[in-house]
Amino acid sequence: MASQKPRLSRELVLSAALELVDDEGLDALTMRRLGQVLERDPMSLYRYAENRAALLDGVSEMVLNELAIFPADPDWKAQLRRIAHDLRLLALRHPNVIPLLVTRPLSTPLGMRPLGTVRPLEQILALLIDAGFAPTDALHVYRAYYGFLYGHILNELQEFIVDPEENEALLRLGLHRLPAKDFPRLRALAPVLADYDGEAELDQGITILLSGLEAHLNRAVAATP
Amino acid sequence: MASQKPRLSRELVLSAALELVDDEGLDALTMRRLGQVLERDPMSLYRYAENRAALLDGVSEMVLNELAIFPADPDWKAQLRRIAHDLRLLALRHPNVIPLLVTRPLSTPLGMRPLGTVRPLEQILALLIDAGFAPTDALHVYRAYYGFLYGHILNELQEFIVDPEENEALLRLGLHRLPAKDFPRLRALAPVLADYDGEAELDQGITILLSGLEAHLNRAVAATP
DNA sequence: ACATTTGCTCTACGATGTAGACTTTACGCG
DNA sequence: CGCGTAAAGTCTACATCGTAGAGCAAATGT
Repeated sequence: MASQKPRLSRELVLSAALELVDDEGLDALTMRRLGQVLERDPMSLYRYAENRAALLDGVSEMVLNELAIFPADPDWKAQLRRIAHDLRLLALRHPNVIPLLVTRPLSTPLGMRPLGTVRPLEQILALLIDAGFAPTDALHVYRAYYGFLYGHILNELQEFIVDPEENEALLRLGLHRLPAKDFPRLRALAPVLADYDGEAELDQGITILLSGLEAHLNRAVAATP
Repeated sequence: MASQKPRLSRELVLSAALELVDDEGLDALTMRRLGQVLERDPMSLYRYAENRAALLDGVSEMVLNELAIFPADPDWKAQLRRIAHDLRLLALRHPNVIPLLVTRPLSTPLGMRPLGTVRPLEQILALLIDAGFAPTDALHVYRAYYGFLYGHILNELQEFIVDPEENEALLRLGLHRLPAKDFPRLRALAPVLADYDGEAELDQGITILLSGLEAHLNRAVAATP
């Protein structure tokens, strides 16, 4: 017990919160529990986050900050591909935070979100606009890209919730509970479901998406000589 | 006050719950509040849902049941397109339920989800397999399709959270709060952000996706004569 | 050395989910 | 009809949660 209460700070609070969420899930993040982890009175936390909701926002912001984006990269396709893989890894590293990432924007207007969660949007717009997309098109491209990415991540995370101890596919996914009569195809696909390769699937999807987008770009450039 | 306490039932409870969520958001759905709406003691609800989590599951199941799927339709592309638009409308009708739809599967193994929420998966697999896709490919197609769909819905819902009274784009989205220095492109795109046409965007995306998938199908069929 | 800001704690309150024992109502069968 | 059993609904109670408000302690500026 060397630590003699080393003065709190926003970063300290948030990273303790993140650790708690990573280790024990979202529900474990209560003011009291977090206070206990930091060996402080729960009330002290309110210096660093207005309320619990703000704390959650802080956690998602902190996680999103792990994502590096280089808007100046001239090779926008490579950059988008790399970001996609990075975001995927980030999701696998912090699966319990994903619900926050996906859910909180639904109840917060763009302009009121923590800046850190809006920055990726701005940076990707910059990347695309610098690459030659008209601003409006850049926005459409961003939407297609992020939509696909988030969709993929949600898909993939749904398959890693059960402990990997169990390696019978039917059991691991709990598929044996489904009435065989009503869900024949699903049950038949158990083995395929079980060895889902998220990375490969993401990469293929990105390839298709990027080639589609590039075609779009070339068409646009050709139209405005 | 004609209603003389007409005997509870699961459907009654769930639809009251759904109404509450639609009208006042997820947080308004507490056992006590729901009991009050139904003019019953909160404890009576436990006859029809094991706990609050199960009640949430029931609500998402009920919402997903509004989605009609015809797995026997020979025109699988038309069917997938229609489902996509239907799901979008469903999301706009029940925006407060979407967090549930997206989030709960992340903490529930496939086989333990309410049957109603797994059925769409089974039915779309049926649709695709009957259309000629190999089961494994059907699964991949499903993932691409649903991933895209959910991604789009999340994207679109993020832009309807503010009251449509306000029609200055900068204000409506709260963009004026973003430092102009750090978010130039985003702010410049305010008007474009403001008149986002979700239906058109979805339809274009679906078109692209479907043509890609069809190409895939033709290739596969050609390979196995 | 003192005043003032800042960090932190204590106490308290209302709201929530739900366990367990109870009462009331509905229903089948003689 | 009546009566016993099961189902539906209620009551009370408790642990836990977020957070308001008043106060105490430590750091900081002058």
